[in-house]
Amino acid sequence: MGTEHSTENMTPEIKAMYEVIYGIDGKRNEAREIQALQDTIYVIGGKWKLPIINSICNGNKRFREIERSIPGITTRMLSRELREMELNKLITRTVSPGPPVLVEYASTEYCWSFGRIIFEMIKWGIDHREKLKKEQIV
Amino acid sequence: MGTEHSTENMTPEIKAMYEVIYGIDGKRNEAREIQALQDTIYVIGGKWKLPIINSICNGNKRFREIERSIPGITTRMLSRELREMELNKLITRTVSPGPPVLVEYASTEYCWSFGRIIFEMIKWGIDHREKLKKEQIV
DNA sequence: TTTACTGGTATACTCTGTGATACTGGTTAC
DNA sequence: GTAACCAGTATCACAGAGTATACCAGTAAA
Repeated sequence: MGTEHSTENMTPEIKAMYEVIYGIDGKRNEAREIQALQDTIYVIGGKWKLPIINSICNGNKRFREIERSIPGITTRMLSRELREMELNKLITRTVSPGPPVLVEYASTEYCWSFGRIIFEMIKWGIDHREKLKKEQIV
Repeated sequence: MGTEHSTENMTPEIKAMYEVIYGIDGKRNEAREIQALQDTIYVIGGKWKLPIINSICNGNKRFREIERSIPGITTRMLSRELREMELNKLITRTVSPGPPVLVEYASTEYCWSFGRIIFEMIKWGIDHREKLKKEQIV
């Protein structure tokens, strides 16, 4: 094993994707890829960050609104994650002094950089369910 | 909030992506999207599954080979995850009776279905590092 | 003979992400 | 007046993800 990938077992589709990163003749670097992957997992790891990002990017602004849009999340987890994501500049939190006091969350540009990852994961999830459904019929 | 998304704050690029799922005039369904996202997170959640999939899909076959390719993983975690992934048909495990006994892991077709997700995450990680580097210079 | 490789297992431990439940202070609707 | 909404906080508790370290049987090279 070296640091270069074999491309023999890659589908043409996947092969074409990696040319985006490396160029057509660019050699892939396994160590760098694994590190990038681990970086990303570190940032968006856990059960809730991506669902929350998706919810806010889709226009949900209010705490309870976001909470209701994500099945299974508790107020505690949502509160914690929102605070952390605000620190990391993923979202903004705006309080308009009432009464009644209103809090609004909004996505930053940085937050949108996860759009493609989220999209691919949604797509995988939908395909996965359809696959299971078909297998049950057969 | 309804079940339909506002598309006003989507970039044209992201908008175009979702047409892949819904068709040009198809209405998006937030609940379904969140569920799909949570399904996917459930399957590939944790620190190690995606790095392992990536390693095997890149042609690493031997236990120690995979282990060395993933910084920070322990034999115990790798062993556990490999067993689970074999049960879930993500990989195959072939023992060729020696001596010496050789074990080879290989990716299944199902395993490759995560290719796009992994690619987008690698891309995000690389972009992220470059962004940090630039900010340090400035 | 010693070292180092292979493919793991065993044991013990930490730790934190996550869950369950309750509660607060204020506002608004019935 | 009481019920329900808002935006959370406080406490307690736990499973299980993940870590650390040692160890095993077998093979092979120096």
